[in-house]
Amino acid sequence: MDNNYNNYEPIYLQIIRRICYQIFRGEYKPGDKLPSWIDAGLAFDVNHNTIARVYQELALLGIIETRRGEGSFVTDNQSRIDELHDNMRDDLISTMVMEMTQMGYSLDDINQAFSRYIDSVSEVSHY
Amino acid sequence: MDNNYNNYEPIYLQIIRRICYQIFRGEYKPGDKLPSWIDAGLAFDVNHNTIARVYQELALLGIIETRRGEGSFVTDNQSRIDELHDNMRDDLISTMVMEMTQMGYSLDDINQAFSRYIDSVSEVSHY
Amino acid sequence: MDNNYNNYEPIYLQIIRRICYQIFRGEYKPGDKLPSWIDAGLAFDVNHNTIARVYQELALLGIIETRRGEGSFVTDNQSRIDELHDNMRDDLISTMVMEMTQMGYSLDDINQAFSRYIDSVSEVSHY
Amino acid sequence: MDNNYNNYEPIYLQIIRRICYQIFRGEYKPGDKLPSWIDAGLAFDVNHNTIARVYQELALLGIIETRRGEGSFVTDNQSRIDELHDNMRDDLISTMVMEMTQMGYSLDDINQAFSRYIDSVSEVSHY
DNA sequence: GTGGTCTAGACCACC
DNA sequence: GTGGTCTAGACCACA
Repeated sequence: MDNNYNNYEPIYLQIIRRICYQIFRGEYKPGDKLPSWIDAGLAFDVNHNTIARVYQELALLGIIETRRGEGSFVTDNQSRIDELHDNMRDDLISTMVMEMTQMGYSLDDINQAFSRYIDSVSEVSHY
Repeated sequence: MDNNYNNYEPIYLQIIRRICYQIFRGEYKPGDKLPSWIDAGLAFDVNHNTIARVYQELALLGIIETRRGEGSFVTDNQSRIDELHDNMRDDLISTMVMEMTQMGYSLDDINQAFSRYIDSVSEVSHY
Repeated sequence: MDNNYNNYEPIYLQIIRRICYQIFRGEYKPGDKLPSWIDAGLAFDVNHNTIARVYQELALLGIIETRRGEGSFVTDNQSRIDELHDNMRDDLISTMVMEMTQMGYSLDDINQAFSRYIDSVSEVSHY
Repeated sequence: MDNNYNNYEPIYLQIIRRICYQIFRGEYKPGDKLPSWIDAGLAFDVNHNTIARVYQELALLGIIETRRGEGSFVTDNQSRIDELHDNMRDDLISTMVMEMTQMGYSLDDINQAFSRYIDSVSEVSHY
């Protein structure tokens, strides 16, 4: 696992996002048990208390459930996962568009810049 | 001016971005004098020391110049402004795409989601 | 049976209360045999060791008796049951009043709020 | 300040309630600055990190606002305070009634027991 | 000086 | 062995 953390954002938020993404990508499926605090701490190279906070917030988001003495588990509620997935996606897009609008770009400008970027990335991935 | 600051990002960074955007949008033109620390502090509803830090970082970015005893001025170097403008735009797009990729979306998915969003926003703005 | 447990209180305490209430309500009568650890574990959807602890504490309260090799039985001592019943009732009331007092409510306030609540519930139950 | 903590409930929850009650009682008024982590830690006789958690949850409840580098303040939103006050009061009452119902008491029984309790307390306070 | 994060380590309750 | 709380102390970013 790649444990390079961005300095401008608290580590626990970065870990939260990573775990969400793992769930979104299906690496953890509904009902799966997550690693214990200790194990996750080792895997993410942080103190177990940091994991405690991460799991607490993930439980608050409703994407995991935590059962005393048993462990933490991905929620069985697939629709909650999908909802979060969609929300995060939409947030990313709308935030980007909003920022670019405030920068002075028109929707057309944004569209073009985005298409150019997608094209350039697609090309690369063809090799 | 809307002075609601996001809690998860240092205020000074948020102000830096706002001022950059004002310059990008042409509200401040090359050579224009920026408000004093005091005035900007009032306008942004923050301590003037925070503005001091903001101006310092903006100077470091090369988008403003601070002259002792005179004040702070938008750089005359339009190409530097354009360069920053482009960098910020590209960062926004590439960050968004990278995040969505990690969420498990393919380039196609991203493209579609983006198009849908642009369409929905365009519609609204027609009324 | 409704097996949703409150996260802020140990499950075994919640089960203890439920079983006490069943006895108070007469669903289990003095002398009745309680389900085995295994069966109760299935019914309450918890590990049978948790039931073991529950029965142990209930025995300590004197509301059940556990006889090795035979099982657990509701006490024959009806007055002990009544005593517990009264104690729990009084605890509930006095705790509530104490908390509300600390919130700044006078006895009159509490009385009114309580009456309003009882009235609103009574109305509903008439339909 | 009385710093006897109940063993059956996490200290931070007990402190949360105490501070809420102080606000409800008007000891802290809207806009008032709360003590710093350090000072509150000394006052409540706990580590400052425990206070950090307390303030975080109070902020989440919307009853206080926390400003980086400045401090924590009681919300200006009096209606939010009132709302919480009412909710907590109603929760106390409805929980009590619900529990007593599950114990097998009728609404009438509850009403009588409550009246008796109020009467006994009122008498005492007359001396 | 304030809030915010993180660590290291301890102890406990629960399962 | 797991989650949950708490401590003590450190460092940083912010105002």
